[in-house]
Amino acid sequence: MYELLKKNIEKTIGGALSETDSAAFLKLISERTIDKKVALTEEGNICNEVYFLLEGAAFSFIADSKGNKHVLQFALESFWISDLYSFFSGRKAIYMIETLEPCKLLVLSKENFEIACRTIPVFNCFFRILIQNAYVAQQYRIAKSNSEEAELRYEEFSKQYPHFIQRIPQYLIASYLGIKPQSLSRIRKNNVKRV
Amino acid sequence: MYELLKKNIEKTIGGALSETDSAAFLKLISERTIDKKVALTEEGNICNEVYFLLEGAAFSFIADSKGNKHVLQFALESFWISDLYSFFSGRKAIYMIETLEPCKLLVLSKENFEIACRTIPVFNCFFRILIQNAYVAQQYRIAKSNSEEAELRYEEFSKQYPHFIQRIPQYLIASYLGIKPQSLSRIRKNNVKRV
DNA sequence: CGTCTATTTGAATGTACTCAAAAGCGGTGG
DNA sequence: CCACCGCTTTTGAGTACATTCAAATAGACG
Repeated sequence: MYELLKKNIEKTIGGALSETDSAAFLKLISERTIDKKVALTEEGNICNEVYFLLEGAAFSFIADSKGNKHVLQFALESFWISDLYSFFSGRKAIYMIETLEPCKLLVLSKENFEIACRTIPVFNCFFRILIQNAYVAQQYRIAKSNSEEAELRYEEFSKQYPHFIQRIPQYLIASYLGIKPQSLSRIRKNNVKRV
Repeated sequence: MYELLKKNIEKTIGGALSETDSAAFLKLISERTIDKKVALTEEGNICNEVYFLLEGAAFSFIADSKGNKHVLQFALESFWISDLYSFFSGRKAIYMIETLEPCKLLVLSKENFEIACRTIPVFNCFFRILIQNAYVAQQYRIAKSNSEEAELRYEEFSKQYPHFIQRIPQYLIASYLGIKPQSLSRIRKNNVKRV
């Protein structure tokens, strides 16, 4: 079993993962190695995989009517990432996922996801909690983006995800925060002065 | 069985609900009638109930450091509403829920939620889909709020939720959209002119 | 009717945006 | 190894949208 994955699961379910369950799940996932700047999913296709990052960095985004990209999620080692809209609904993907660095990742197909949920009770539980947490985190993000100014949002972001700041280009962080790269640059400039 | 609830469940799971399951679930929920402008949950308490609205209207919000309220969700008949952060994590509520009209609602306690998930498979499935959908909708909201201007967001909102426009005070809709009531008033004024 | 709350309107301000250009940085090929 | 190219970040100036502060109007409710 992948140590990183095991830790992630045990942390999420708040308990130990048995050897049996571990082995059963292992049969359902596969490993994949990908270059940087490669699209894991394409807009318009159906996304029927979820990914767990063992190494590297990736992000998901949506393109608006004017062709601008808007970042939804970043992922580093030990993060799950997918277009859950497409994955769950079976409809065409509206989000895209792209690698930022060369990645080693685990792939769980929708088919195997459903097998896991059905045949390994602890995984049914695991995925429910995973999405519950994601939901809650997202709600918090909405609340913040409606209440705080960009500067505060950036400060919070950099406190909460210091690793992101170091490995992810600034223009993508700006997009995640809902501002333009120029604006983020100015915010950073002001912060440095003040410190 | 409550007709509204039955429809909601069947629509969500995409199939019929058996009499047995229906009856089993019915035992786990209770009905409650509440006046308007009453808090269903209080910040700081633990929220261990989810609500299904049979009648009336309610909304959830979070208060920021300056005491401003920021709306997260509206609910009318046939909507589920709760502070899922607190409900799932068991930690103190950071959101509050308040009624806008006199409400008749169904209450599912956390205890009974877990019983339902454990003993009625279809409800395990139902709640998973419910939160999946909520997650996906939220993600879309984030993408929109980062990409579109307030005017467009309001237009989309009023198309998607025409009932909300009619029954929910404007200052709360403004808050949901992440703008001030004055700004929404001006946006509406411009729209009228243009039509 | 009077009070309280919500909405509208005006004027001044501020934050983030656009457009434009320069500087910085990394990778590639000569 | 350095020159060049493309991409990212920074900086400047002017603009646009939403905010703040303030006050007037409109609605709801007892």
